[in-house]
Amino acid sequence: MSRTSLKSERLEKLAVMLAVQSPLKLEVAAAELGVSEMTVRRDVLDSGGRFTCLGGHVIGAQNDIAGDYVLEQEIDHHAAAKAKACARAANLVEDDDTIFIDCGTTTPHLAAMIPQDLRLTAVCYSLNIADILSRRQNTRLILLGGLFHPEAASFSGDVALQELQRLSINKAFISAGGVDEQRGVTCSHFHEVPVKQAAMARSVQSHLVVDSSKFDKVRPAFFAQTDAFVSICSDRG
Amino acid sequence: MSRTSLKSERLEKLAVMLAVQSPLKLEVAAAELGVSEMTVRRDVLDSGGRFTCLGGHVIGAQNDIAGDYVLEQEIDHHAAAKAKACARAANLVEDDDTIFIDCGTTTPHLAAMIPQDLRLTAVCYSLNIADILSRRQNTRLILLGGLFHPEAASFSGDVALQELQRLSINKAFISAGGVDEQRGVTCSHFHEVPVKQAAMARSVQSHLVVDSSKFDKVRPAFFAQTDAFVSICSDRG
DNA sequence: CACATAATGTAACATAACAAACATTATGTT
DNA sequence: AACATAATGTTTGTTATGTTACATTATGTG
Repeated sequence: MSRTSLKSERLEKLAVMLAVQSPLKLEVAAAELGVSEMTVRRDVLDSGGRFTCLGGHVIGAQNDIAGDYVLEQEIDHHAAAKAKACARAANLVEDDDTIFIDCGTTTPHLAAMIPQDLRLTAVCYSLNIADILSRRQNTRLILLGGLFHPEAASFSGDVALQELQRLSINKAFISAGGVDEQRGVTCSHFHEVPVKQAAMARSVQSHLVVDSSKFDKVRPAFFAQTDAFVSICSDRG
Repeated sequence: MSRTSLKSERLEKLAVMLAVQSPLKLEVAAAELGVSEMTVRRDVLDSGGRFTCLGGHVIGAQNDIAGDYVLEQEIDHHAAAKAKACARAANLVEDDDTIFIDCGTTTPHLAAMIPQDLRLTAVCYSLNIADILSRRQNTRLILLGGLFHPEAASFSGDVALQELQRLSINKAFISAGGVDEQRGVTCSHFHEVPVKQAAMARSVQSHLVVDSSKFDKVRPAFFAQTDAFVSICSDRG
């Protein structure tokens, strides 16, 4: 149907406009798209959660709107543990630190929790972390680029590793999918291994940031022994 | 003052709560923080743009590349022209192309307009473009990393240039702040110059993507002559 | 201890957002 | 061409947001 394509075309345009300016006035969006405000509202309603209308503005989807209730609670439950672990990690960050933040679903909490007034240099290699850090006022952000891996929203490449060699890091905050006393610390994506190892090698201190559900789990990609970390930041002591 | 520290303490809590759930109901935030809604509003107002109140909710700061109002209107006004220019540019993209997309406020339109079914390799060096491209199914994304520049949401660094040397690009889509017959093609940020030039050098074709408001304008950073481009994609022919 | 000042709470009002119902226009089909 | 259906526009009224002003409480100071 050509109508449907018109609608999705408008949603694309909306995405573009929001990338430039968000929140975006409903009135402005309507004028820009050449339709009425009501139509924009209906488009947003039919966007499957990509966008939201709030206070006469359109904003990009946020982290609450995830579909059904069961999963939502599950997510929230893990999120609480992750947030707790990250709160401890965030306490370790000091003024004028150079920090490395790993990718994954845990570390975004950390990136968001670091006090805004701290003056930092922050190194990362994933899109969502970079997004959070880029909004900080007093932070110099360095993103290790390369080939994008959608599974973890992270990048990989040997130039990124080269760049790491030239950086000196105070504290590296590393996440993991599995932590086991004998089998060591593991994750799910092999391309992350060289980056994690290089970051740890370049860092004075390495801190493991994991919620307790990861304990006694083993993932395919091994990258460090547990004693390589100065501390383990978790929801439990 | 202990009062001020209480306020910033609440702002930190807000940040944590928003990391878990956003948008967050003003009513919920007030209850959670043990203060009135009015106080939460005032906190948000005094957060220096970290947070925003919208429709009775608190949301985290969003992208607003164009800080002040004057510029904001400028962007909105030109958005249609930019979209038109980008529509023409998007037509040039073919299956299995390797494309380079420049940073700025114009090129996000292009990134969003490229048909989703095209199989591509896309190279970019700015956060907002990467964000848009990362959502494509059939596209291999390469982000040139480095030091982040908030003004243009772009990255710079010599490793990024090294990475570019190893890539062969079909079509480079370059944007500019000024296009002048005699003075050539110019932009506002000097750190973008080496990247633009390297991308053009590595590309079979270079296309200039600008709306007509840029014609006969001159910006401080020169990076190419007009004849370096195969075509100029603009809202006017 | 009283005073000044800052922070927070409360109430009320103007305004604009949201949703429903209906009117209108476009699209597709026989 | 006429019909059915989908998409969009317009209007309206209820609602609740956001603001203003003022009251109240806390904090710091001489």
